[in-house]
Amino acid sequence: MPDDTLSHDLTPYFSMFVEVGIINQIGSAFLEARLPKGLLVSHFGVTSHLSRGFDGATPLELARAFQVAKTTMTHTLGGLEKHGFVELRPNPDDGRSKRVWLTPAGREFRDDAVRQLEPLFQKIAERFPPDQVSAFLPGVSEFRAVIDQLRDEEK
Amino acid sequence: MPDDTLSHDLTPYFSMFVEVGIINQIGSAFLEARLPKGLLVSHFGVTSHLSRGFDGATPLELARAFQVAKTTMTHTLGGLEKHGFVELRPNPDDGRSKRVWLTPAGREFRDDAVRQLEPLFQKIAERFPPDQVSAFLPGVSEFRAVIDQLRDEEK
DNA sequence: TGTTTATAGTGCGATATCGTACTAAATGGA
DNA sequence: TCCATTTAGTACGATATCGCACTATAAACA
Repeated sequence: MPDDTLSHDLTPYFSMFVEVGIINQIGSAFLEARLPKGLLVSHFGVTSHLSRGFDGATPLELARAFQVAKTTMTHTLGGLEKHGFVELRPNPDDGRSKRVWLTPAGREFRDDAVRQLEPLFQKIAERFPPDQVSAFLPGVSEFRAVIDQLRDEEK
Repeated sequence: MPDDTLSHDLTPYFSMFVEVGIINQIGSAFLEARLPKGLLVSHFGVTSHLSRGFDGATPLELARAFQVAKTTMTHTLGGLEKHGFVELRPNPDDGRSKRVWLTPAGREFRDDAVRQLEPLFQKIAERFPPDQVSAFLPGVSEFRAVIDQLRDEEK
């Protein structure tokens, strides 16, 4: 009997998803409390993603990156546009599509938010140093990559 | 200069929260796709929590456990009650409060959902074995505990 | 004991997110 | 080239979540 037909103890997956759910809630609350009124984690997430080498991404690419419905991304981008943080221009490669570009104001919004978080992260660092996070981060990333792949396969 | 005044590289925290956000989205989608129509991750989360030794918790305790607003928990419990999955009874120890009790139907809903997830988790196990999750899970839990504590201290 | 303050739960309005359905453009095949 | 199918984005309605305000009860305390 080959290894991969052995039954596994699946409880670690349950525990992992539970922990992740709580960390996500806490992290979102931390961030949102430090954003200007009316701006949300989703807005920060998009500007941050664009600023990290994905400027000019399409709305659909952004929706996939964050694993949200494309209608949700339309809504989020609308908010960012209203604040002047992104510009949507036609996609020259595809008439159905658009490309999202970060404005200077958008970059500033993102950088400000990062700065606002730093004191909190310093506090975390006193109790849970960053290299301890670095120790398990590759594993967590790999896990994310695997389930990301599986999700795509589920169509 | 003592260690804890040294400046740290905080990027692992950012990366961690980003990964956690995506894992949470994917995990929620996985679960929700396997729940009966009209029932959500929040409903599963509460029944699962109750069944794991917290039966009789108060709504506020549940809101804190999941880090959601107490009005959100009121809403979630309303849905569970409508489906007959929980019962809310007065809290004999506190006239302002209630206690939430899982019904047999609620326990079955939870167990069914777990069963529906098993094939998927087996698939994950083929590509990312559970003991690899177990390897970093304690670190992740500890991280969660630390930020949980910090959140409480933020008032 | 009476009064002030804090806490548990809910009603309500605002909005973020999602699923469905639609339009327009691209793609693939006859 | 024409038509069927797929894909990108959006409009719309449903609902999950949140913040604020309110009521009832408990706790603190003069």
